[in-house]
Amino acid sequence: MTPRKKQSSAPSPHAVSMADLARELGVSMTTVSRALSDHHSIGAATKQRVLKLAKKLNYQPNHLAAALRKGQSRLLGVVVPYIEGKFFPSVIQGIEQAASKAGFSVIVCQSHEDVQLERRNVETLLHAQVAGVLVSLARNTLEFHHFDKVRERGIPLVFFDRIPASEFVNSVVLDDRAGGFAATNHLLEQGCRRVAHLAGPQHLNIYRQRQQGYLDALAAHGLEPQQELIIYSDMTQEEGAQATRQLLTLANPIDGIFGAGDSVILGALQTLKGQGIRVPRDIALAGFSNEGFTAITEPRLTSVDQRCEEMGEAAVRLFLELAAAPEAQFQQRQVVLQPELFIRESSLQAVG
Amino acid sequence: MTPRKKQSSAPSPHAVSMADLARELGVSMTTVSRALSDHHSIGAATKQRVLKLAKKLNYQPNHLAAALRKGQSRLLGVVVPYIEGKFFPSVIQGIEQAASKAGFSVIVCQSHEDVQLERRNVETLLHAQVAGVLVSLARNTLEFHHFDKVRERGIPLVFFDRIPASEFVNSVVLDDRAGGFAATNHLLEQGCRRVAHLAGPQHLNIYRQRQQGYLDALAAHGLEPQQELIIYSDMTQEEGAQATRQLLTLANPIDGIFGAGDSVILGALQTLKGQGIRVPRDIALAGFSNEGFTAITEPRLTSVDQRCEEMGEAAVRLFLELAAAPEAQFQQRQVVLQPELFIRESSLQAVG
DNA sequence: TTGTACGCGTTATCAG
DNA sequence: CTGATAACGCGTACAA
Repeated sequence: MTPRKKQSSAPSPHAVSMADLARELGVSMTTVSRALSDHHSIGAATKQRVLKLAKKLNYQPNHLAAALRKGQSRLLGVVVPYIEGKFFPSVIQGIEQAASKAGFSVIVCQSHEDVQLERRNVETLLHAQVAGVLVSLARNTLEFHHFDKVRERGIPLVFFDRIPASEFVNSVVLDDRAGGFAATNHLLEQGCRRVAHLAGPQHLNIYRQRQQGYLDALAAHGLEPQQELIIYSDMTQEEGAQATRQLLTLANPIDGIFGAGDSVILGALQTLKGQGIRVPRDIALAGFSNEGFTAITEPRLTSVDQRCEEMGEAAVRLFLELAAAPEAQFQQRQVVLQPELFIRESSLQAVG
Repeated sequence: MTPRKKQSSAPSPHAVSMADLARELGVSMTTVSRALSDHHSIGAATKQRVLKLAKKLNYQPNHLAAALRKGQSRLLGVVVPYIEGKFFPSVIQGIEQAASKAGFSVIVCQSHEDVQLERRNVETLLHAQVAGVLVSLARNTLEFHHFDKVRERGIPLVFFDRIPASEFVNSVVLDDRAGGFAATNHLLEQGCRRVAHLAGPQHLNIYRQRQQGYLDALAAHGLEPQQELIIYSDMTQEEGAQATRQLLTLANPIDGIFGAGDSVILGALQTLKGQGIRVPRDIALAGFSNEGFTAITEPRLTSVDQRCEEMGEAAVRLFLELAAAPEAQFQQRQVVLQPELFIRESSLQAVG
């Protein structure tokens, strides 16, 4: 009815702005802004007055407005394939902590292993005006044009774990090759002579590297790699079971399996037990990811830990560096973390 | 060097705004705005021209500015205790899908079971100017003043799963009591006569309800509840093991255990197997949450499924209703979902 | 149907 | 050290 009528002292129901503080104190908005952002040229007394009133009126800064003005928000966008299991939640945990320390909030989107959704996620994040984008690729992402927009806008872009194949990007990865080596080497040191490998999709860097580590270990022990011992799949539990059945038909029997994931090894374990084959005595097992369930199975599963939290932290650190030096983002910068092998009963040959 | 010099036609490197489109087309910003938001009073021809140029110049709407203008963003804030395990990821999945359908993006924050962090999360979300807040409480949240600010700002607030004890709030919950009943009743029907209960912290609604369901089932079978059969803990695997050891010392032996969570039952299972007690023949087991690992253990664990995705969807629906009718948010509105019992070997008495 | 002008809450620039 | 003023990009009464 009387839209223009100035409410004298009753604060507007939603939100109290810098203007309100300024009016109340009889100073300018500039002064208020400076007091709140701890600018150097501000009287100590004035500053205190402002801060006090701000607390009293429960002033909440409108970050949207600040972001609009500065063309930069304090939001960090993260795109991951999924958040089930142990790996991604833990990485996100690392991201959140490091981001929070630097004053950033985190938005998480899931691509559900679908490029289409990944594309939309990137759009969403750009719409939200994020200050940076952290991505782990969907399984079927083979083309990367949807990330061009991010770069074009000058927004720092960091890939982690699953990174583009042959692109000039900034990234944080685990030394998957070293992990594959450690696991396979361990099996060989336990006395295995014919170790099979349940490999993942080879267009993903991580699975290529894990296989490479497997091959390295064989070579280090003077063994020839054999076609029939390497089985490719999407590494589900089901596929692990199937692959294992296939391996059991070989004339020359195997005595160890290194899987590029834990689920695939879980499938293997269940199949072996179902057939009365003893683990690790007959066939020893080692997986990758150190999932929670590796400590539940019987026997418990040996697995490679991926330093999840560290990866998240490293990704944020890299983002912060890129944000500080905008022109640096066209460089290729790669952080490599060292994995750690967790040895459990599935791979330990009884002593004596 | 020449900061004020107007670049004639070269678009500014970052972002192309409505003003750019308007200038290029020789129309006003209003027209552009209307064309883009599909306003009714806009010439079809003009609209096409605008849309075409927008696509050509790769115009990206600045949602921040829109949000600032309208005092409302299209962001939905979610606070959960953690994202490990199955439950919360699945709920979030449900939230994301429903939110996306309604044109909202989702920010997820973890409280890590810490009220302090939960408080900060709420602040963060308010700073991000979210349009709504969806919360599942931290384990040690006993006071709820940090949510007052949300209400004061007129932002829809929906609790799910772990909700405040005696507060007038809008919420989505599972019928935990029915779940507790179903699981316990099933054990009793399988022939158990002395069923113990591994209970959770009673200040959390969900665990109170599950215990209530346990008691209901006992009563339905004409059994008296007994103090010594109910053991309270935080329901970790470790505590499940410990509680089980304690139960095994009872003079009058038990023949079944219903746990308010799956981890606690996992601990029980391992302890029982370690002591050579057969499951389910000697003692039958049933848990709650239908975690992934319930299908891995030997025997596999009977458990109550929580309809995670549905819960997420329901929470978003409730949010949308509140957003549509702002005055309704002080009502108490509760959506209750029905659980489903997944029966596996841990509770099945061999026939004959 | 289209255009003008203002304000959302903040910060940067410049002048005092 | 402080204040006035102009943006940031968008939506919307109001006028044409």
